Order: sequence, then structure tokens, then C-alpha cells
Amino acid sequence: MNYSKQRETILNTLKENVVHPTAEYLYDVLKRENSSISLATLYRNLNQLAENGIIKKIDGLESSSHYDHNTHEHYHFICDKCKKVYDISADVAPDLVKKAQDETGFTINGSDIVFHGICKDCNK
Amino acid sequence: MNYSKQRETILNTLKENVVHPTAEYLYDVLKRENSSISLATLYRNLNQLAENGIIKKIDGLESSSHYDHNTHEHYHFICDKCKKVYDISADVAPDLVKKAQDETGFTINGSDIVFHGICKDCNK
DNA sequence: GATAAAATGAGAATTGTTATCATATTTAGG
DNA sequence: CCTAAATATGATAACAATTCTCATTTTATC
Repeated sequence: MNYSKQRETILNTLKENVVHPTAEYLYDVLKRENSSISLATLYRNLNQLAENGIIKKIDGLESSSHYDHNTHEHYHFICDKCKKVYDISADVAPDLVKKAQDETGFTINGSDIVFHGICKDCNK
Repeated sequence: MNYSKQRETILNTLKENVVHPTAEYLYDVLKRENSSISLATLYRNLNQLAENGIIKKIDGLESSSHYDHNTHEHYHFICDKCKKVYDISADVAPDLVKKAQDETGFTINGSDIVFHGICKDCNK
């Protein structure tokens, strides 16, 4: 990765905005501060920074939603290779929602817990 | 909700496809089985079924990705009202990733854990 | 300072999803 | 069982988020 002024600006702006902004939000902030950076450049750099572990991109599954016939509480694992989605029993973290609720004082209505990695089949 | 043949077909197809399919995947299956249902109808029904708790729609955050300058392990809470994203300490579920890994035998590289609900401010 | 590699900007293209609207189906009451 | 109101459908346009393309500019290297 070569140095670039735009990337530096983007990273600094992200550091100052602790609210986990979206790309669009960042784009607006940057424009307001007259460091107008092309939307393509912004997305490119966010992806690069995330790939290099400098920032974290937060999104559950890929682009698209998945639908699950099982409505009982359970979590999901998505294989980064074959893209299959597996169920993970909620037992791995008993009372997770309750604990989070106690700690934050927020009203928690649900959770989407998605683990990423490589499944058994693809690991062979 | 009125009865509809299409909705019944969609629900049955979803039940038979335990892999948490995307809408696109379902659309292809339906087409292959000659029960061709309009894409609009499919999306409409999936949303309706999810709203009525009959199926579950799995997706982390809203439509768009959020970016986080903090790369240490921690979870997120998104307020369904004001859409703000809050951090939740990873302490609520110690060794969550390790436990999930032990249980499944998968290689887990990361997790996106997103709680949904109403934050303190909006609860007032 | 010349050159190759990497980054940029602008806008077109793509993808997943929702909205529109005219037509068809379902449900309940007379 | 007929009819009116509510609801659902299909086709396609619209939309929003993101990625791609490509000609130009910037960065690192020798």
C-alpha cells in the first residue's frame, strides 16, 4: 500500500467519528470539511484499510439477506469459501442477550450473530 | 394476512431448503420447479412472513456497512429507532469464538455480533 | 528526474431490494 | 353463491449501496 493523502484523511475522519459511520456518512463529513474525496476512492480505501486490519468493516452476511425457517434462538456461521450458512446452537453463549441487556441498560429485542471462517468441508 | 398459493409455495420451499437461502436462491429453485413466482412477490412474502415471525430474516446491520476504527474484539448494538451503533464489550460472552470453534470444528476467523433494540436515549 | 506501480476522480454499471399500478384472487356479508 | 372490499399478484421501473472502468495523477525507486 502506497501512501496517499486521501487515505490518511479518511482514516483520520473515521477516528474522529466514533459512531461507526457508514460510507455515506463519512462522505458527507468529508465534503463538509472541504476535503472532497470521490465516492469511489472512499469505498476503495475503506475496503483496503479493512483488508489490512487497520479498521473493521461491520456487516453481518454478505450483501444480501438470508432467510431461515428456524425461528428459535440460534446463531450462524458463514463459510467465507463456499458461502454456506450453518446453524450454531445458542448454547455457546447462554443468556447472551440477557447479559448484554444488563450491561448496557438497553432494551434488546434480538440479535444477529454471525461467525465467519472456513467450514469443515472446505478445510479438507 | 390472506391465504395465497404463492406464499404457501414459498414457505414450503424455504422449509425444504435448510441452508438459509437468499431470495435469489429461492427464486431459482422456484423457477426450476415450474412454480414461477414473480421476484416482487417473493420479496414481499419473505418480508411478510418475517414480520409475522413465521420465518427469520438474517442480516447484520441495515442495508449498508458500517466502519469501525476499533479493531479489538467487541460487539455492537444498533438502535432500531435512532439507528445509532453502540459498542458492547466482549465480556458479555467470554471466549465466545473459542467455544463456537470447539463445538463446530470450524475455523472461525471472526464474528459479527449485532444486537437490535432500543437504546437508553430513545427509551425515555 | 525517469519509470513502474499504485491511487485518484467521474461516471457508468451491477446488485439486491422496494415501489408503482393495473389486474387478479381471497374473504365475509347479504 | 354473488358481490364488494381487502389483499395479493406480476411486470417493470426506481432506488440505494457498492464496484468497475479507464484516462489522469501521485508515489516510490533507481
